[in-house]
Amino acid sequence: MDIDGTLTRKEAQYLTLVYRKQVEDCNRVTTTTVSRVLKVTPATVTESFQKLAKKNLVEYTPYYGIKLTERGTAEAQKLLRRHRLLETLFVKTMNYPPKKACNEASKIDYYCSEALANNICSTYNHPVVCPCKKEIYADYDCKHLKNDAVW
Amino acid sequence: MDIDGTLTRKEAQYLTLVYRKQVEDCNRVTTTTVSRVLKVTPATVTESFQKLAKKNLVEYTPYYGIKLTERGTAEAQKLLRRHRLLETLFVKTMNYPPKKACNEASKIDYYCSEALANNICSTYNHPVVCPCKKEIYADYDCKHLKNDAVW
DNA sequence: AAAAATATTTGGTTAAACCTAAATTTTTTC
DNA sequence: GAAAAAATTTAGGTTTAACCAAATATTTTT
Repeated sequence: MDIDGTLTRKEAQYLTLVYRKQVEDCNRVTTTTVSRVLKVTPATVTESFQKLAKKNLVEYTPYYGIKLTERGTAEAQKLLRRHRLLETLFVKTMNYPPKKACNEASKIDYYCSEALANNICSTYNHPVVCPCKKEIYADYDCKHLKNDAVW
Repeated sequence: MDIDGTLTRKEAQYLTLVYRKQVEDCNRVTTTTVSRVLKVTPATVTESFQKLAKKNLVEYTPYYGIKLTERGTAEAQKLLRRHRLLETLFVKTMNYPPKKACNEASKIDYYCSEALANNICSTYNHPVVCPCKKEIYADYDCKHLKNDAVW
């Protein structure tokens, strides 16, 4: 309905999965691949791709494939940034092993606000990688502007 | 359907609201009160009370009122414990003001695991109150047993 | 080019969370 | 204590998300 509306949790999950496979792992993203990872039928994946396309996050050509748009890429990076900053928080404050930190982060990353992510980021001096060494995408506002999210 | 099934996010919200009004504030909980706080119609509140009753979390007598069961009380305390431990984490690590910490915690508390709550609890030496001085309900396992959630 | 594999479309289901309007029960007021 | 007002519940919806199976369409392999 709303062309550029916000993402649901599942849509966010599909989007970041596509991003990681496509951009970080340089693999082709097929309907079947995604359906196996998320344990849903291929039909469900197709439906999800269509929804992401309607929101201008991917370009979707039936039978051919899916490609992230600029907005889709930015959105995925934002989501992964939040995830990886949460991992960082858990490791730094409570000595979580990276894998456990990742599991915990996965449960809440979608619900975590940008402001919280930025505050974690500032607190730990804008880390460039998460505990498992994956990139934490820089956020201009967080790095360069005064962080007044807290006060 | 499932009599003792898990809570949805909204159900958790209704339950903790009832708990706070009834147990912490010693107020009578009416359909209208809840409907005003959550900005839904009274009919929706009734429906929610019925669902909580089906899951044995409250005793619900139509037109008369609602009363938390032992299970309902325990469940509400668990949820509030998680919320307040998250608040604690944000204040201790990032110097959040309590009110902001509360807002952030509200977004994620339902999705946060028991294990994470326990780890925060252990890390900060089992605090008995949250930053806004509300009770953090004790958890026997967390306080007395060796905490092996991390390793 | 036929068969096999992959992907999409069609036409559903289920569950959560809400609503309005009508009916019921309780409470208030005269 | 009966009538009116207020509160609550019931009945009968809607919407949206997320899934599915079966049929159809397309692409790839043999």
